[in-house]
Amino acid sequence: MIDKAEKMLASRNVNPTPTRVLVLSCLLKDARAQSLKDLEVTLYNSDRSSIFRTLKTFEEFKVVHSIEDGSGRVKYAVCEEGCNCDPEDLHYHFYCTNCSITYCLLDSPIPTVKLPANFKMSQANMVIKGLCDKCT
Amino acid sequence: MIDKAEKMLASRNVNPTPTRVLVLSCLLKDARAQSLKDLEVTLYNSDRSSIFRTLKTFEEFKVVHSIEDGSGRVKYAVCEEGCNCDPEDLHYHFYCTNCSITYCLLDSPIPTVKLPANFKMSQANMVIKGLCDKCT
DNA sequence: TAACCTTTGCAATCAAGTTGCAAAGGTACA
DNA sequence: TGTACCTTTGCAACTTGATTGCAAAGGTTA
Ligand SMILES: [Mn+2]
Ligand SMILES: [Mn+2]
Ligand SMILES: [Zn+2]
Ligand SMILES: [Zn+2]
Repeated sequence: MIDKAEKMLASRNVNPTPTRVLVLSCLLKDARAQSLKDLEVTLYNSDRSSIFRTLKTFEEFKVVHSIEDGSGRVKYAVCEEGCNCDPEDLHYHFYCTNCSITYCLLDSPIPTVKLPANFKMSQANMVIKGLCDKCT
Repeated sequence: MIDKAEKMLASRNVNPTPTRVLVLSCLLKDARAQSLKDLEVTLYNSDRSSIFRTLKTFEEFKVVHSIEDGSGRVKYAVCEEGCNCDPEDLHYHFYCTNCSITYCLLDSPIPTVKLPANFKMSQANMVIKGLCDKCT
């Protein structure tokens, strides 16, 4: 995972500092989207603000995308190869109201929604809520 | 608006106290979704916590629905007649990243998304972001 | 009037996110 | 090797939206 993380950072032109490699490895390790708090717990040797700034950097360089799932904690998930976070790269997310896990539904790209005249879409945050397979 | 508010509260079995009628009138008056802070400013004679609890009550009784638009402030908009906030009653929302206004796209019901096996949907929060007509 | 339930105002608290600042690391070059 | 310079990190403080405990105010009923 360390290896994959380093390669990914290189391909996105992000300086691969130890903290960054750790955070990205952590995100790569688990399929689920993780919050700042989640990462803080796992990477207890790193400071919250460092992880926070790392995530901001990752977002800026399209290493990860963020999901506002309504839990009160923004979650982060690794972007797919070639993702540019443009509308055509986006997908739905699923938030389990029981276990609070947020999943990327990579097989469900978001559709084109008809907007009122002169409205321009540039991003989206699509979250479906309910119970996941483990909680049904 | 006061009249409409009172009728709506009656139809949803919510005790029409002065504060509640005021809050609902305020929400009915403007098409845009409003945050607790927005309402606090308009209804400067009412206390924040009273407005807050009013909104919670409204949500519980399907008088309003809430939208997490990623602005850090939950917005509230009046439910349509007959709305039960079930998946088939939901619609997309549009958040303008320039003026921070959130619009209900009432003409855009949300589609059925294919979920992984044994995932059950019960709610959704779908937000499209970009520039509204005034900000384009 | 007394008992009782609901609603409201006020102050305090919580939690997530964010920032200023100085120390630590690294690199380039005289 | 020493110094200037830029980046990254840790720590502590702060900001802000949301939420809650509690007592006072309103209303209803017996
Ligand atoms: Mn995702
Ligand atoms: Mn709406
Ligand atoms: Zn679950
Ligand atoms: Zn706008």
